[in-house]
Amino acid sequence: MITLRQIRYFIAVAEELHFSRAAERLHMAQPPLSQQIRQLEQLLGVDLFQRTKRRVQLTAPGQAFLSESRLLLNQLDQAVFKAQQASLGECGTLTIGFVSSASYSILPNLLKQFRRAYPDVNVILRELSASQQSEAIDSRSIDIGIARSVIDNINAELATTLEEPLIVAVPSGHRLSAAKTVSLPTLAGEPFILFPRSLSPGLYDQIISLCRSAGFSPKVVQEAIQMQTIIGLVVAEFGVAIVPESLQNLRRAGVVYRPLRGNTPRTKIVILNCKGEKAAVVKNFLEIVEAVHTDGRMTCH
Amino acid sequence: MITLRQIRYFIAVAEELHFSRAAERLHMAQPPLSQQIRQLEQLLGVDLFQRTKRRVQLTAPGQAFLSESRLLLNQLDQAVFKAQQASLGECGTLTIGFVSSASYSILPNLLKQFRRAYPDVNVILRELSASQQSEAIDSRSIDIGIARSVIDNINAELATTLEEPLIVAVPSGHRLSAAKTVSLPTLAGEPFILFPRSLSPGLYDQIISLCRSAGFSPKVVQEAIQMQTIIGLVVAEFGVAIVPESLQNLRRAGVVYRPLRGNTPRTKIVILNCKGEKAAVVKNFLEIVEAVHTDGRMTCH
DNA sequence: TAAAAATACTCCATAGGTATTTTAT
DNA sequence: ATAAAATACCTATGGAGTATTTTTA
Repeated sequence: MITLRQIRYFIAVAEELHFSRAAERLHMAQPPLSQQIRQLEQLLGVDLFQRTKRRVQLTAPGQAFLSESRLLLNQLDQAVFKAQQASLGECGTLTIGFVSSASYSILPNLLKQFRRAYPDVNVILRELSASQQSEAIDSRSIDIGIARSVIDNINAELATTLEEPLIVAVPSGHRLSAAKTVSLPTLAGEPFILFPRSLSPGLYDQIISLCRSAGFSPKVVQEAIQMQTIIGLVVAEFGVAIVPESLQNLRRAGVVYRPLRGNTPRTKIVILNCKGEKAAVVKNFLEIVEAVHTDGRMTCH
Repeated sequence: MITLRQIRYFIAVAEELHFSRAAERLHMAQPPLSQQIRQLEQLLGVDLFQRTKRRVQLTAPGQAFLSESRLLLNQLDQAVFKAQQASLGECGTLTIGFVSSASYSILPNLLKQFRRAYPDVNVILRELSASQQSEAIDSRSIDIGIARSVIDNINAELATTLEEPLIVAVPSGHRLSAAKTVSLPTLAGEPFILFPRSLSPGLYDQIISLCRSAGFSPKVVQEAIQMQTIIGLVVAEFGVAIVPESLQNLRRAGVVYRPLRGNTPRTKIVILNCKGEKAAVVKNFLEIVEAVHTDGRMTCH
């Protein structure tokens, strides 16, 4: 069986065209070098050198083998380099699942920062509900999840990255759009548009209990699974919606956003990843999350 | 130092994702396989496998290393293949020196046959005089020479490949062009165009002695180093020329070729190559020469 | 508890060293 | 006669085997 050592020895002899000098360069004695080359020639079934007239010369097959051997060593270096780069998280693939509301808040900035730091990582994005993300973490079909509910999954590790106030989205002509802020009790009797609870239990339950504590039960007239749809329904005057503050980034004619008055409840975005995960790409992404998080706080204060 | 064995072992484990099964496939025990993989991981400074939860999985760097390792083994196969192909003379380079007159006789057919048999060999052609070819053989700057003189060179090996009669080239309007054949004595007094003796002593001396034996000494009016030029001078009515029969392939208005009458002298084309040469490309070329030679004889009869 | 990988050790194949011979100039 | 490669022989590293322990589901 051919060995890399034989290849390295061969290249040395081919470059020196002198067994003794090549042996010196390889920090070894000449006889074992001759042996290894002979062995290589036998394995190939081909004479690589012409050992005549007091000088060593490459044969035609020797020349062919030399150039291919150089490519071989390059390929080896390449293999080592790629593995090490991957272990630093400098290349490879990162699959991220996210709830639609995240794409109006933290996701764009996160992706921007991550892409800047690790341009060679291939990022795959999948819009998934919180529960789908939980399953996807279990089956390893995503590396990172971005959701709003605190998911109960023994395989997952959670980290809160963004807290933001809830605000109200009302149609432009609505009576509440006149006020600068909205108090919760004034929403009693208003038709509400919500996520289906199954898709986002965290946010759903938070809004319901919020209304309860203000002394009423919200009248849910419509459910929608995408943030765009919810806002679309508000524009169509189906009702009002309580949404994360970052939804203001989704500007649209026919809808206005108003802060809630008083002790405003906050919603959290959580990042989940597989417990005990040690892939460097994931670690690197979590570091970026952390950096953006503290950075975001700083700019808030 | 990384070894090819470690690479092969790694691929087996990466494909089986099971050390014991991989060991079985490699016809070896499991412990040394584990050791070799560990060693490889240490050399790379990278974890290739995740040995947790009762099952072995590739890490991200492991995946990167796997695909690069496959390329590495491909490259090894390629190197072996190229060397063996070269040893069969199926690829590589063949440099041929030839005298200009050869390009009207045997050379085109030789090249055609050789190209057909060995399409991957890169043929380099150099027009050289016989003496230049002799030097080029010494310095190994050509592999094959094609000349008309029997060159005295201890480093070279000679083989005659083509004998052809000499004929006379005369201007179209010339008195001799009327006859179907030309007898040598009728050329006495005619102005002659010849190669310089220095470039082609074989042919030169042959023509001179031919005239002597016919009872006259040729009156050389012009020397020219290329066959085209000689014929051009005949067209320009500078004189007549005695040339190899194959020159008839160089048809041109203003010149006619006439056979010599009687016991026609013949000129030889010799192939020369470096004595003791054992490069397969050269051997293969000489085989083609031999084949074309015997073939040519057969078609003559 | 069972299955699989890691560890501990032993052995031997072979890479590499030293001394010498052969070969070619 | 000399320089360089090949040959002969010896040593020792390290790869592979057997037996055993550790680990996890």
